[in-house]
Amino acid sequence: MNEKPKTYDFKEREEHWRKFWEEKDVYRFDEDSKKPIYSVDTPPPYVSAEHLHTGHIMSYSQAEFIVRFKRMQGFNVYYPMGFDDNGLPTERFVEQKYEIDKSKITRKEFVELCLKETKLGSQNYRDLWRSLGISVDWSKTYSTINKLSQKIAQWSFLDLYKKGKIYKTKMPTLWCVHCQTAIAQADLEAEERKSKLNYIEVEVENGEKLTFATTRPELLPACMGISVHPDDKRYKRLIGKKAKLPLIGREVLIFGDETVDPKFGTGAAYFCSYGGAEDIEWLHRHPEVESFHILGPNGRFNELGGKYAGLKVSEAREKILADLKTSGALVKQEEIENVTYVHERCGTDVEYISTEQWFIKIVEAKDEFLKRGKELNWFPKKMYRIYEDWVKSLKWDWCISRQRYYGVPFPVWYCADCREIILPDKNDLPVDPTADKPKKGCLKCKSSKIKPETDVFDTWMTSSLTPLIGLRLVKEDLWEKLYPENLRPQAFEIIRTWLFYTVVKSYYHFKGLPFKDVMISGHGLDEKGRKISKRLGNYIIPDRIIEQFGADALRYWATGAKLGGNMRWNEDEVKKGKRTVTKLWNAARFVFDTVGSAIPATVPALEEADLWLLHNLNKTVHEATAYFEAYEYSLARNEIDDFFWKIFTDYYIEFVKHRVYGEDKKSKEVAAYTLYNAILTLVKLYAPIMPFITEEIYQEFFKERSKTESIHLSNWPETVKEWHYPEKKHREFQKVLSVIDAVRAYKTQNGISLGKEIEGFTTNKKLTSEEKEFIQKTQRVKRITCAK
RNA sequence: GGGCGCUUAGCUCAGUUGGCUAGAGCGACUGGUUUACACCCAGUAGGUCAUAGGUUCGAGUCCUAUAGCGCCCACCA
Repeated sequence: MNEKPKTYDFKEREEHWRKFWEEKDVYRFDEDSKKPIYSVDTPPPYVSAEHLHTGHIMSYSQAEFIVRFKRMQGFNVYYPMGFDDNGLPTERFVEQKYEIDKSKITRKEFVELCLKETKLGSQNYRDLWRSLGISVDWSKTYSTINKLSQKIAQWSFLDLYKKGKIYKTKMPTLWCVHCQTAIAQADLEAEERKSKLNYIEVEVENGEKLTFATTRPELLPACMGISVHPDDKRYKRLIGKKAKLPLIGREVLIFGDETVDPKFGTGAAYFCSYGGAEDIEWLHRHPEVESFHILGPNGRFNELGGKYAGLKVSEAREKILADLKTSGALVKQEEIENVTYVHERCGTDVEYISTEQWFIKIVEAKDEFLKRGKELNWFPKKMYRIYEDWVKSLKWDWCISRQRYYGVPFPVWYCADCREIILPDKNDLPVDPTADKPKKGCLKCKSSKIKPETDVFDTWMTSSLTPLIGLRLVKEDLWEKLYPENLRPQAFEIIRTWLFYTVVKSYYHFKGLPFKDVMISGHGLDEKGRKISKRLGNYIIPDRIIEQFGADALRYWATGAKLGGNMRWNEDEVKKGKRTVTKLWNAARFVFDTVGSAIPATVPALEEADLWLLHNLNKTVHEATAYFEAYEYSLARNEIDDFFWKIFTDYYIEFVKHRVYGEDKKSKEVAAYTLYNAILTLVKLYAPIMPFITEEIYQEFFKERSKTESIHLSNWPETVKEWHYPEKKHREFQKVLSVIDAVRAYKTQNGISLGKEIEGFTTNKKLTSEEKEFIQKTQRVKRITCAK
């Protein structure tokens, strides 16, 4: 036997096992295996270096507990890793980091910076996942900007275009004036704000005055008309008449419109191009109104804004309100709470600007998406509600074009002469239309004058294809087996984006589901229960924690919240994890130092205490397995902890010490059998949660008797028939335990060390002579007496 | 405005189909060098399970209202 180290140096040992797993390729997906496959659609994290915090640790660990469990259950686990690096999040990150002035940098230079940051960022993640012990197959990685992802995203575009699910049109769309791009409904965030409701008076052609109320007075120059409810007695007679706008002087018509709520404000509303969705709808209902737009893509009023041209929205608001006040048209202002939509990436107020964009039809198929969503297995179940609410509230088709640089380009050219759309052959993908030329010119007019589409895809256009991208990393005959995938783990905030869009794609491309089970994790919160955010600066740096307590300890913390629940940061829980690591190590060492060479190969005749222990072990295995199956890793951990701390170490190890150090060879052998199996099973049960210490113990003590290279490739424990202990006997043993507790309490309360032998102890429980003997030996009491 | 969730010991949280004399860890206090472990062990104190009703032989657990907190959703300009 080689000499065993006295203490477990987690820093040195964890690094040792990281290297070991890499060298032995323990987590490699075996493409030739006959075992059943378990595939995971791993969330590709956004690459931006400052972002890593304990929230990420929590959600990735939680998914990984399940993955490791499945691997030990005998599945051929496919667990790739992606990095989401294209799109706005990265652009914003780069802009901020380098304080970029977009007018002073070329598109090419900018993209190069993005690529550089992307590389740095993904390396950061990689390092963190590695130190955490995330068991992905690192030979199966992708990034959402790489060639493969571009190819699949562009293929998706072509396929959906062919199927009539994609269209291009000019219409008012959600627009971010800061990022200067169109965005999608899913990119919106609602913000409740206090603002002012402004009452503005106009002059009607018959000489009457009419007052309407608005929160967006700055759009006055773009007012297209005023509406009142057609049955509103106060205003009925004004319908069809003209009103003169203050400051502007232009005349607009007064309409009857049932959507106007007579109870809000004055019961009269003005409609502009565009203050919001209701304005757009209003204009749809009134095609006779010739609309024009005063807001440019940069968020400033254009020349149609008259004297307000060149002003930003907020500046114009102030100016116009001041002018209205001076002119007397602003008759009243009142405080109001309303909801404003901002772009979730930058917090800028969203505007509606009429531009030409590409869309995927999603509104028309809401019912289908609801049905598909219901077919998924949601863990926890209630998360389906978020999906359902979202799909039901869909109002706009998915705008997939972004007027940005760093993204997957549209595989589209236009004929400069006849404006026909020219698409590449799918075998030529990926293409960059700004650099590549279509093989043939325009098929319609034969012109060879070509203009490229310069927009790039919304980042979700690519991310929604991760199940497809993932399977392309393995050989082709496995593709069918990997789709749909078994598991999609993800956070709840991106149900409306990542999850929903993936379902959309899968349905439109294949009429199927992209995965079977969905595992939704909650938020990581700071120790005060607040969301972790840049603004609060309340990040906990995972590297520091791993350095200080070890990866196992940090992972242990991640078991603390039930699936889907938010979890506070709590360093005490990490410490508890570390204590568990130490305790496991010591318990294992005890077993092997004392009985390591005395373990019988077959099941011996078990004594009462052994049966009691093994029976409890059976129960623990049974329950922990069921919990893991149900994605309830936290309840599984509770079960395992209880068994380990309370039953195994606090009682059983104390029970067998006299046997282990005693002369009775037979009895020692039976104890050895029990201890060996208990430790081996425990270590396996803990393996998904704490892969390092369990590997250490496995390699140190069990490797010789086992053929598998790593504990993580060994079999998940099962219950053992021979360990069954009738419930009645189990109850009798509880009686013995209660006497033991009484002895312990007696000693403690009298300041006597538990190790010191006492002369006698009297109990009112009835005990057999074997039971008495057991208590006497294990608790160091010379004589137990039963009171009448 | 609609929906969902939470409210259990000083703190962080378990409590699965109603049976608990309500649990754990941390913290507090007391005692202890048990031939694994002081990163430990034993013990003590501490809760009318947010509030008010109801169903039931029995409710932390089910129902109804109320309050506080959190989240998701929502075009009332």
